[in-house]
Amino acid sequence: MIDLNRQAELRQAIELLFHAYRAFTAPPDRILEARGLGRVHHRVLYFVARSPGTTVTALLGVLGVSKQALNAPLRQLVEAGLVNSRAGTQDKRSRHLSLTDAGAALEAELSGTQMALLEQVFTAAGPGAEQAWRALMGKLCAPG
Amino acid sequence: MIDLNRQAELRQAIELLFHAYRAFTAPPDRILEARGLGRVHHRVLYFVARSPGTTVTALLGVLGVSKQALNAPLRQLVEAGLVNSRAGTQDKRSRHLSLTDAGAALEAELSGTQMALLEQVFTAAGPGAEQAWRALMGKLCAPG
DNA sequence: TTTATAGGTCAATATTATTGACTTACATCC
DNA sequence: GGATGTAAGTCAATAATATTGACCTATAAA
Repeated sequence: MIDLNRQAELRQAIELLFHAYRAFTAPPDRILEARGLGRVHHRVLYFVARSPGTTVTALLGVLGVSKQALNAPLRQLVEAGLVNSRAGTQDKRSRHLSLTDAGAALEAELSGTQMALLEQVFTAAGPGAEQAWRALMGKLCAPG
Repeated sequence: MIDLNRQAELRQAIELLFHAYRAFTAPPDRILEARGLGRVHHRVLYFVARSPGTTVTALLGVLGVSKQALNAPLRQLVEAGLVNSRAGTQDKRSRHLSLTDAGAALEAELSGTQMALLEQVFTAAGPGAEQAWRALMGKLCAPG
């Protein structure tokens, strides 16, 4: 009896997480789609923003895709003037990736919608709830 | 200055949500992959479990895919003995979907890993934190 | 100078989705 | 009862996106 109730609560929590994540990813997806960009482009923008000067090989490792799969989206981003690809000074074989101003602006827009959403929700919930939420999500990442 | 700090906190929250969601979906993905099943199969199992007797058309609406895209995965699930597809008694054109015992067992296994993870995390965090988490995730689904 | 590495490309293939056109079976309406 | 509509399923063509494998250039390092 009690267990079934708890099970129902946990199922609700599953749905909550699913829908919250969808609501969270929908705004960036819409912005990207309007530019003809997809998830791969987003991930590239994201990682290059957080690791300016990173190389193509490093990006391949982080994204876990093949060189051929990365090539097309990355070229599109460079051609669209969103990402800089400069040969290295020490090792001229490597290409160092960074965001252009336009790329940084787009990345800020994408992250910005998500930060605004979180800020709104955190503000409504109060600082204690935010702390509890962070602790819980952290445990979810590294349970045990 | 203060704003930049807050921005960094919100960026952390973005990463937290991303990684928590990945940790949350990884175990079912592994179980499904071992059976040669993908996300579509999972979603079918999920919705059929929650709406036993639902029809193909209803499922198409919920999943938001084309009839042709659903056909192959659904047929695989039926052939694998995980989903029942019975003609309706009132309207014999329609097929009513439900899980077989094996299908229900698999669905329980998939949901079970997620419920166990949530229960573990909720228990560690305490009931107050769980309540705060639920409220916050609910607001994320329907902000405003 | 040989060998290894970073990046890039071409080709073939696989998966998974799409739309459109069509068929079968059945229901419903007049 | 006959026209029309609907549920399900299928065939074909197409598109997007991924894969592996082979190969190339340029450059670095042993």
